[in-house]
Amino acid sequence: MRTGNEEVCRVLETIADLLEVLGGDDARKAAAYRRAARSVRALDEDVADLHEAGRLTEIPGVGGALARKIGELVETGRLAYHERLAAEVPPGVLDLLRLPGVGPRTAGLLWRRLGVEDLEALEEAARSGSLKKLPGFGPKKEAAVLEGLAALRRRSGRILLGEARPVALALADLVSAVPGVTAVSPAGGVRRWCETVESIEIVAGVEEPEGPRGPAAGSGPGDARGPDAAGRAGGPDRFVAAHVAGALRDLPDVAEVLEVARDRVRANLRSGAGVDVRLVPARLYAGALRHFTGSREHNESLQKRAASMGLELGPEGVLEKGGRSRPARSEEEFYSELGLAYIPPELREGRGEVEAAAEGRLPRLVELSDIRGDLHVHTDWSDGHLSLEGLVEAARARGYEYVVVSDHSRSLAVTGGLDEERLLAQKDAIEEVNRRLAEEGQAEKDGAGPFRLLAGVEVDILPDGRLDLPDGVLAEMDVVTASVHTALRQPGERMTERLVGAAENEHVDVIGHPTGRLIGRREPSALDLEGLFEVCARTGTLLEINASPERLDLKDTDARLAKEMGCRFTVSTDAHHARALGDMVYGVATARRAWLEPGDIANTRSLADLRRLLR
DNA sequence: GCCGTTTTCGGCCCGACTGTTTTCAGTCG
Repeated sequence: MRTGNEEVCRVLETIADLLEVLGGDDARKAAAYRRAARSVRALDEDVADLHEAGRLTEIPGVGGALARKIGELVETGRLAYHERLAAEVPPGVLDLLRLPGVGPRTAGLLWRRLGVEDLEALEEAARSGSLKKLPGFGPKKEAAVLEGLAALRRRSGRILLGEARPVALALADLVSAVPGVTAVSPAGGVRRWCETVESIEIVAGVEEPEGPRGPAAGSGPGDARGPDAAGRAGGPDRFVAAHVAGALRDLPDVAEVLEVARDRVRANLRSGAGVDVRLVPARLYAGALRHFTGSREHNESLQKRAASMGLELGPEGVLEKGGRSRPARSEEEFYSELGLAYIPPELREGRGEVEAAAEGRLPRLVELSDIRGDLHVHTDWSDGHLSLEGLVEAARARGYEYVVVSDHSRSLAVTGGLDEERLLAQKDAIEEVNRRLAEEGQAEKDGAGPFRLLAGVEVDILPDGRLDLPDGVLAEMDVVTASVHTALRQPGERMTERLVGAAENEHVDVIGHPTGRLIGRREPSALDLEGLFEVCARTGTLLEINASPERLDLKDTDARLAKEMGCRFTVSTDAHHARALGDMVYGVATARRAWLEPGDIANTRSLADLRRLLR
């Protein structure tokens, strides 16, 4: 299997970390590795294809030496230089970097001066007081380390949806190729689009065995019966396998598929997450998929509902009456038998959806196809990798009618943020692109409506609450998103004032990634969210649901509360390269989990309607 | 380690915050 772009990025970044942990070397060398990793991540082409074509050095930040190393990685799946460096540092030292406030230099210091080789040793050092004696350390850092360790423990074992979902889909693909498999789907948290999941679950339906041979029953935990016992105990009504690996091994052609699946999981998941593949007789597929999709709370609600109707929910997820099972042919049929409207997976959390389905007041959830444009995208005018023209091409390929160019403002110097002058120059450039698009459109007389770039900006909300650009300039822009990027740890009162102040500014249309969280890595800012929602509902300022799977900010439950308080939303990707425009699915899923309908979301509107709303 | 040229080496997207210092190093965005 060829080494993918993401794997190359990870190795380059690890090398950068190792170089800095080891110290001594020029820090700029590490920076060069990081820069190359960023470039590779922004690529739309396969790095392996570029290598074959001898075009690796066309990647910004990749010269001769890095091209050779990437080539070695792509061809052999390993990199000797990486392995040499890794051998010099205990593997647990890199884990220290997962703590906020601990960078590679600190990790190196902890290791060399205190002999700290992993997170446990660091905790020991903090508790024993030896940490404080290190130069540059004091009581506050000691407390921060302990808090960081506690936070890490709280979320250990969970994987980001953005990481889990692609792997789940690839696994489902593999399983679907197994002879006899009639249907496959991810289940569990992945199917509900939970922001993080504990494990990846796949449910597959298999043609039922003829006679005593064929797919054997499973023997994993949860189903200790052997094949014969299963046959006698319940025959076709029982799971082929409640725990999957066992049954998979027994099916013809499956061992090989499983091996590939394991490889794929190993290559793509940073943490050792559990993967469950569940094979069930084809006729029980719908019931099993339903059973393994809903949260415990959702399934308990269904159980109660069934009981109130004199029905029982059997262990296979089918309804039973008087011991007679009635397997549903589809999930729709299952819910219908309970007198319920079909409940989409994203709502199956036990948050009132069963009651709503019974009363016919489930929302008409927003869908990806409702989205007509992306309102938050970066270009190479600041820290994005897309040119204006490249953005147009990528957005049209997704069927969008418009996209808002919203680069950073000047105070975010690291991103090359735009000052007043450059922002207005960019606006001219955007108008030029639009003029050309209009001419082309007329020349081609194509049926598709005209595509438009809109001129926007992601203006920074400064630590003192002021905006990073004067009102006069903001008034010139089509869409103004205001976001916090610095001093995210101010006290809640101060943070709330900053955001409320921005929401009250008449030129601000959207509050970008309102809480500033990075899932699993950075806690949301201390913030009076309800206070902010009140102001947004009153002023009509839109709240962003940032679709990046690392943010999903606002998150589902917060967005649902905001909707109840009368707020409207945008769902946007914050993309910095073309591929990230595809993150829209995660934003839409989060909006669905928040019970949002198309009317709640500004970028489901036509351009004319959007302009009316913003005015 | 890259890049651009000054064609063979010197500069490399910047600035603020934090906790620790009393002049700064590291982290972060």
